Amino acid sequence: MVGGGEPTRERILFAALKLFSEKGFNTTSIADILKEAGANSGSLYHFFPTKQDVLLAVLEMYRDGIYPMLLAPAWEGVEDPIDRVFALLAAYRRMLADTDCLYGCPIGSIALELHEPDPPVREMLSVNFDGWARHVKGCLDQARDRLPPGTDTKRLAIFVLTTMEGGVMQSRTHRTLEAFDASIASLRDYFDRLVVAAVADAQQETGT
Amino acid sequence: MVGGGEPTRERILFAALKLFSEKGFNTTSIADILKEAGANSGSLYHFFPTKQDVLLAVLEMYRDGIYPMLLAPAWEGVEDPIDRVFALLAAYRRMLADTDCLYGCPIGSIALELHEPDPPVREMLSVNFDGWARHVKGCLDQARDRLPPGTDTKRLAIFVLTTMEGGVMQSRTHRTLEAFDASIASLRDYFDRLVVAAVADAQQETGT
DNA sequence: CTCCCTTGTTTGAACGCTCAATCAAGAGAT
DNA sequence: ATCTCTTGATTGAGCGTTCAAACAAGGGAG
Repeated sequence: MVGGGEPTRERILFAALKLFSEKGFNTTSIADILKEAGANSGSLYHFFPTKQDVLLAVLEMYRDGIYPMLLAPAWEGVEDPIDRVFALLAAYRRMLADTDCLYGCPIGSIALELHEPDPPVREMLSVNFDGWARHVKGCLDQARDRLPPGTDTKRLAIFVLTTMEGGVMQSRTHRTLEAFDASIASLRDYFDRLVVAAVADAQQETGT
Repeated sequence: MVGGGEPTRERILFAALKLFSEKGFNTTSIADILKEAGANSGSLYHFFPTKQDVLLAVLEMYRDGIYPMLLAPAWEGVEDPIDRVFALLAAYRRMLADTDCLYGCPIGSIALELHEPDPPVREMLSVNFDGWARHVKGCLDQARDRLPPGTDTKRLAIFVLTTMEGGVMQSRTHRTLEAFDASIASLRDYFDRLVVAAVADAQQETGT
């Protein structure tokens, strides 16, 4: 049960967010949400026309929460932009570790669960992925002078997201952090090589 | 049952494999499978005690089919072990492209759909991931002399799988190949840098 | 202060439908 | 005659959704 002080609509949304993350969308029944939120079906359908609209509202909430609830805490005390990228990945690692590799990224889970062409939901998932990648791209742009000249920071940001999602997927399946750690370590190695190459290029430009 | 078309059990398995890949496990009903396979519910339950056992059998079939149905065709005419890694990724790209980014890797889809602690199924998914990564590791081990000394090929193989799964996930969500291509391009760049570094190390060892 | 009417919210039983799973009966081959 | 496999109607639970009824709070009017 979620706290009873909050208005019903919010209680339902938080309950749904929690359950969708834990059990997925299809396997979470309306009854599950109602029990978790301490509400009745009529209340839910007073605020949301269908179950899908609950999902949409949850995704909106998640989109708006990326910065304040995820990035801000992960980046507290971390100034270096490249370190920030890996601090973000470390935050996901912590989530995995704290839940015995049960849940990693809710967006990823829901993304692969939706197979039907469900335009509004897919759109919302796209927006969530894009927001995440855009924040990472922001870091990379700040570190542009430490990356090889002409580095495609958008492409690299997508690659970071790819590494996170792929690593989470495998770690959840194996119920071990090994795959996630292996992926992040490889990504770190890649970044180290990019930074070294950038330095080498700079030296060459000014004449060794 | 001696001659004639495929036996019922196989028809059911192929139908289930197809539908699980297209629509996912939870959203595929027994009735869907029966219609696709042209069978009756009694027949299905004659061979498989529960729906979950159908899934397990499908995953077994998939595990056994990785080499003959995926790797062998992808590697035909490709001898270089590193090229083979990217030929495999190109095969997935083709699958995505041919289906308008609708389905990529069935294992990944099912892996994120299963949230409950479902030991036998998770075990089978683990085995599938491991088999895939082991084949990639085989390639990398063959190319060991072209990679930096001390390269952890298992870790790198996991990273390749991570890149594939993460890229597929995003491309399916955006219904665009961009994220997949961006991920593979980044991985390619990483490999190029590894190979260059290996050459540099070798030169240094023999004294430039 | 009291009465009525309105507006927004909550209640929980009920509905129609789909689902996974069952079962008794029968077909076909050996 | 036996064993394997098939048929398809049937079961009962659970699903998303609906609905009429109740409730709480407020604002004018008397």
